[in-house]
Amino acid sequence: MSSAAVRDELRIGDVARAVGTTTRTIRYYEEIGLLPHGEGRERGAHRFYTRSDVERLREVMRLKDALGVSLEELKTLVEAEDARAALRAEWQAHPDADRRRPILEEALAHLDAQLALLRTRRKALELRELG
Amino acid sequence: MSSAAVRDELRIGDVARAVGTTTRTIRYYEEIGLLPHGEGRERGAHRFYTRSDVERLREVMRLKDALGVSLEELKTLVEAEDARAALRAEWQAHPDADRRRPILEEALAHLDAQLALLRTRRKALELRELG
DNA sequence: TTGCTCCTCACGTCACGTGAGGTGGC
DNA sequence: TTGCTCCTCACGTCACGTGAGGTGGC
Repeated sequence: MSSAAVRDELRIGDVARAVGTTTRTIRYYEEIGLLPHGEGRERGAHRFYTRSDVERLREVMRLKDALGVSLEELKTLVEAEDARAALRAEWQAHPDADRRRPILEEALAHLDAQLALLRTRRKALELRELG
Repeated sequence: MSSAAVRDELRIGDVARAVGTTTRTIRYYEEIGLLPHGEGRERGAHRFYTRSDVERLREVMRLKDALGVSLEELKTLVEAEDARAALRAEWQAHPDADRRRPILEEALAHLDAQLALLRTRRKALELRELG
């Protein structure tokens, strides 16, 4: 067993095979900012991934297929999702109502943005359905 | 009511709206030979369509979405389908077994080609599913 | 006549595919 | 050392989108 496998560090080819796509697609998603850039990787060095990276990519691709959304829209959707997760953590860390209120408001703003995008998308899908 | 409507001659915009696509897409499909070129249309003249053209386009788009196949593959699939329909008509016109045999053999060849493509396609879909 | 839809180039775009040429870890 | 997978350009491709500039039918 390789040391990479021991450290649960998958290589790009492993990830591609695991989610049923190509290495090019994964690099492209990283390039446009849909996947994280792998902080601190030296130029030319190999990319490494964890199992949770695989889960995340799988989820991203599932969303893409289900919604038929562009990668740019998908990106804003995923970013809003991440922002909400961060706010949720912050919320947990602050039991006092005064500090919770602004956190809640920001989270709701993200939700609104997501819902707006999804509503637009649903309308488009309904139009095709009726067509 | 327009004279075109009276003659059941739809214009490209009507067709696009009816099937939920754009005029550009319809022209593109014609360009690559996925839709017929409208025999005898003068250069620069308007394209006209019938309701059966709309049905055909709708079916083509349904197949494309369902199979997730490239337009080139879709084209061969549709062409084989048309060839089989023509052979079916020929079969009906010839009740004698001697003339029917070669017709049947040709039709089966088309079917084989279609099935081969669909099997390849299914394997690809299964791989994604397992991924 | 005014609008609208249509026409044909032709270049742009999105989401990757596909080599070329080279480096790095089992 | 040999293979395999990885890396970065960078150009190609597929399926259209998007003007530009012009013509044609209610």
